[in-house]
Amino acid sequence: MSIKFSKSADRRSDILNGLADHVLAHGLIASSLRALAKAAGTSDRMLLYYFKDKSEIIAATVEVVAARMVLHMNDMASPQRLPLDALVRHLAAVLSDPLFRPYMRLWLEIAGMAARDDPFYTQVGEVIGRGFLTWGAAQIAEENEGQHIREAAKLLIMIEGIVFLNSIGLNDVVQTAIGNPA
Amino acid sequence: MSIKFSKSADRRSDILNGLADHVLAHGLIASSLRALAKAAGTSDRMLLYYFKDKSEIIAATVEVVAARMVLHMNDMASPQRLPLDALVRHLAAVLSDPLFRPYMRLWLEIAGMAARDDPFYTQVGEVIGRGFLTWGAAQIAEENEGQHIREAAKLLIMIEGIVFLNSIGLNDVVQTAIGNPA
DNA sequence: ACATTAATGTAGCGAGCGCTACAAGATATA
DNA sequence: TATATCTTGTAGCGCTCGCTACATTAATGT
Repeated sequence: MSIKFSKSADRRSDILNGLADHVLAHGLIASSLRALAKAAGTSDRMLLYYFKDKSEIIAATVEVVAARMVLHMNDMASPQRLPLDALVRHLAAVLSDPLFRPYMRLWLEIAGMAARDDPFYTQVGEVIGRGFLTWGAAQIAEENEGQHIREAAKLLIMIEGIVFLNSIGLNDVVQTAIGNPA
Repeated sequence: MSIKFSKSADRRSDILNGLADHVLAHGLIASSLRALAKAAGTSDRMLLYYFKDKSEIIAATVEVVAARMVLHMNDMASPQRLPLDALVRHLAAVLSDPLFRPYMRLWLEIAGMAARDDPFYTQVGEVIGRGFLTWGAAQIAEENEGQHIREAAKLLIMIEGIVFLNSIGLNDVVQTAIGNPA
């Protein structure tokens, strides 16, 4: 008569996966407790049973999303280190892949909330951003150490700029900038 | 008849200036009708008397903000055209000026809303972004035309990337990338 | 078997949201 | 002065929000 549910820790992580799906698909602004609960197949009441309050729900969900993205990024790392220009082109192509679009949209949404001085999102943004920086640095072919650090920083700037422009519909500008040299 | 019309037009533009102040200071998310009305020294009731609905209020306000920023940008244009690298450094410094921070925060907030497929903010973002592109192109010293277009696009990418990183607290990364060469 | 705790449903509170109905003062026009 | 129109205040509607109180059922330990 009763459906057999997983144990509570499993249940919680099942819920979190549903929350991550929803947030990736619909964004934070569409993530009321009631909407999240429905996406996770539970009730708002139960979300607040498993989590202290909404900010804890969002924090845990963003963590899950970030973990997923790390997996995807490792999947798509180029087999060998590339010079900066080639790497930018490679990453620009990858980030416009449908698989990554939801992450990029969420990423921009987080940055937007960090932009007004929301301390929570500022910190989330900084942690993820520095993760990108480290990951990117490992992809760049450059011997000189000082120059290597500088190029990693430039890479991050350009990647974030590309994400930004794509989100406001200026994909053509991105192509103009990084398309194959004439 | 035209007299009373222009009086109410003045009142409307007074209100719009107050709205622009508020939106720049506190962002769109803190801009409920009641909060906006208070900032403009009127009531929510009157806002909906002068404007059809909230989206019209926001559209008109963003227009005012954009017009103000154009003025500031013209003030701060460098006296002569610069090569790309120098221009990026110049603009990065200018955009972190306290005068421009509110614009950049709002700009990122708009991009964040465009990132989920909000058609209104996507269009606002595209118009403003292309304005930036044109403005930036006029600042770049580069003879070859094809190269000039490409450099303008690169400039826009880097500027938006810098705005992005600044907003999530990665100012140091920006400095690493564009600081004076060692 | 019984007691305890864990898990979940139901219902709703208080606040804020965009927006509107209604009436009344202010002003212009006849 | 009388009337019509422009402008504004008061009040509140219907909704969603995060969150909670209370009750009940399911599982577990003794």
